[in-house]
Amino acid sequence: MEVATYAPYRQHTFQPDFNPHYNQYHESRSQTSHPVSVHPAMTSQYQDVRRAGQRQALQQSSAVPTSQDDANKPSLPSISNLLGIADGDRASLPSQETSSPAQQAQAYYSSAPTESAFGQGYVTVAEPMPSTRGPLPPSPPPMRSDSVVETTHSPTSMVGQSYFLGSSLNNVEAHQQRSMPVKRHSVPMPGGGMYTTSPYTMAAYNSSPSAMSTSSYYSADGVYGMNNVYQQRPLPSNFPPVMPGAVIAASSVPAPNMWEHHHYIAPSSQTTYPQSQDRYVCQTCNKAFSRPSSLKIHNHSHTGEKPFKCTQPGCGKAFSVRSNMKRHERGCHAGSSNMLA
DNA sequence: CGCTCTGTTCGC
DNA sequence: GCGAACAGAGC
Repeated sequence: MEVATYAPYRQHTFQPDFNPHYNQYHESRSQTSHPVSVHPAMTSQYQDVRRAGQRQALQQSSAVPTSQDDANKPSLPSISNLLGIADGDRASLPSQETSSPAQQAQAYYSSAPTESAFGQGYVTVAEPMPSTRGPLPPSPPPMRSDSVVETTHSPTSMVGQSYFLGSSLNNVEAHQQRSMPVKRHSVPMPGGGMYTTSPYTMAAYNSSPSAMSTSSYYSADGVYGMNNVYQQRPLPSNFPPVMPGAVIAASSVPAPNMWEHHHYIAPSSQTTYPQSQDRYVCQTCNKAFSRPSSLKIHNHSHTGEKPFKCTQPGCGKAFSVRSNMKRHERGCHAGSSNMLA
C-alpha cells in the first residue's frame, strides 16, 4: 500500500485537493480584486488543476504511472526520495507492483491524504484547502472510503486538522446532491467540479463516524443554525494549518505510521501558515467562508430559500441574496413606474 | 474586532 | 438576467 501510495502522490502534488488551504478558495473567481491573497492565483491554478484533475481522475485508473515511470518523471525532491523508497519496497513486494493502477490510485489517496498529514494536517486551511481555493482538485472517488478509515487511526490530537479535512475534503457543491447545475463551485476539494466527489464528502463524514467523534472532528462541535446553516465556531487562532511542503517532508521519511510523522511535523509548520481565513464551512458542501454571514447566504443556495422578494407589484421574483434582488429591480424595473425610490 | 449590509464581479 | 462569492464600508 505504501508504495503505491507514493507514486500517486507525486502525481497529484499540485492538486488543490490535497491542499486544503487553497481549496477553499473555492472557486475562484478569476478574479482580480484579491491582490493580496494567494488565493486567486491558487484558485486559478486550482481550477485548472481541478479540471485536469477530473480528467486525471478518470484516467487515473489507466493512466497511473508505474513506479518506474514515476522515477523517471521530475518530481519534488522529497517525493523522489519517497519514490526511491517505494521502489525499494516494491522490489520486495511484487504483489503491489502488479496492483492495478486503480488500486494504486486508491492507495494513494487513502493513505496519503487521510492517514497522513495529507488528509488531515495538510488539508488545513491556509485557507483554502480545503479552502479553497479551495475547492480543490479532484480526488478520485474510490479512495474516500479508505481514506476515511485511515483517518480513524489518526490521533485525536489532529482535531483541528481534522476539521479542515472535512472542509477540504470536498467542497463539493450541494448541487450535486440537488442535481443542480454547478457553476463556479469550486471546490475546494478535489472533486472539484466533480459531482462524484460529493459522495466522498459524505462518505468521509459518515463512513467513519467514530473517527469523527473520537477524533473530535471540529465540525462535530458545530451547531446547525437556521436554514440548515451549519454554525461552526471560528477556528482557534493557533489552529495549525499544515503546509504541503511540510507534509511532503514528513512523508519523505519512511515510517510505518505516516500519520505520526505528519502529526509531529504539523505543529512546527504552523508558524509558516497564515491564519485560516475561511473558518465557516458549509456542512452541505464543505465550502468554506470567511464570514458567518457569507455562509448564511450561501446556505440559501442549498435550501432554495429566497427571502428577498422583488417589491415590484407585478413581479413576484424572489432572490436568495438581497443585492441580487436589488440588481434585479434596478435592471428589470428601472423604468418601472413603481420604483419607490 | 467581528459581523452584517451592500456593491461589485464572475460565470453561466 | 441571474446565482453565487468576495471585499469594502459601516455598525
